[in-house]
Amino acid sequence: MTTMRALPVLEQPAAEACCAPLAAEVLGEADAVTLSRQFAALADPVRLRLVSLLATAEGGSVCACDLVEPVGKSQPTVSHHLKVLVDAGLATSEKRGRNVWYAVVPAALEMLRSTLAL
Amino acid sequence: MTTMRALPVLEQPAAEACCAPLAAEVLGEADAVTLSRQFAALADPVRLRLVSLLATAEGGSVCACDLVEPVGKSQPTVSHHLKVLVDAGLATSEKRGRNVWYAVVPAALEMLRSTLAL
DNA sequence: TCTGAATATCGACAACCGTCGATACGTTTT
DNA sequence: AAAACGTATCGACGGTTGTCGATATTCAGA
Repeated sequence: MTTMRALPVLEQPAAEACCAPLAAEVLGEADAVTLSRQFAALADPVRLRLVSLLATAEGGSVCACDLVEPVGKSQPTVSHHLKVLVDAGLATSEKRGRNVWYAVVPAALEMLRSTLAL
Repeated sequence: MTTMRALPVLEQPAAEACCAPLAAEVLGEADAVTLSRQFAALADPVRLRLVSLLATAEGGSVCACDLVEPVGKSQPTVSHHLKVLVDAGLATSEKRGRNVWYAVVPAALEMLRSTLAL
């Protein structure tokens, strides 16, 4: 019997549509907080490299075990950064066997991208 | 006697071209640091609103005196955030009379935007 | 030259963040 | 059942960041 997984997948706190381009109208207080959280997730060299590793991966997803060495940090640290990315809605995680596979959320990056439009 | 100031204007550290899209190739260590600094400048609600205020301004630039009230923080705090934006290369400052006018650097935002391309 | 206004800097404080080693948890393999 | 593996969590430490009040600095106008 294959282990039924009808996971609620742990709330999807982010990935909301958020806001218009910064140049379109003055950003409201609430939207500013939401947006800043997403940018904060990208405001670290390790996380940027992780996103890049995920984004360039064949098949779109990468085992966490293949992320520790290229990033050059300890396993707990990498795990921490991956969690930050997932919490920010920029990445997703899926458990396969005893590994966890991570992938970027293209829509989230695209959304961030749109806010920087002039 | 007026105290001579022939300041070197404090280096212009940022605004460099930096890097290819995150999805194009794996981001190098050095580029990751550079990029993360720019995103860090956007990783604060107050600074995002400042950028938005600058970007939506008629004429493209705004007097610092007109930024304090809309942002709802103290004058020193706003001054601090503006400095962060300038240091990151996302904004410029120009002194006119006894005021200082700030403006966004479109090329910098556009560059950041390009790194998020899929 | 003095006064007032606009901006930046300083010093301090609390909160947050990145990092690691140790450890706990869950899964596969033997 | 036990051992081994992959991942997440915990606790701690040092460094950074946002914020403010007080103060310094620069300039315009009287």
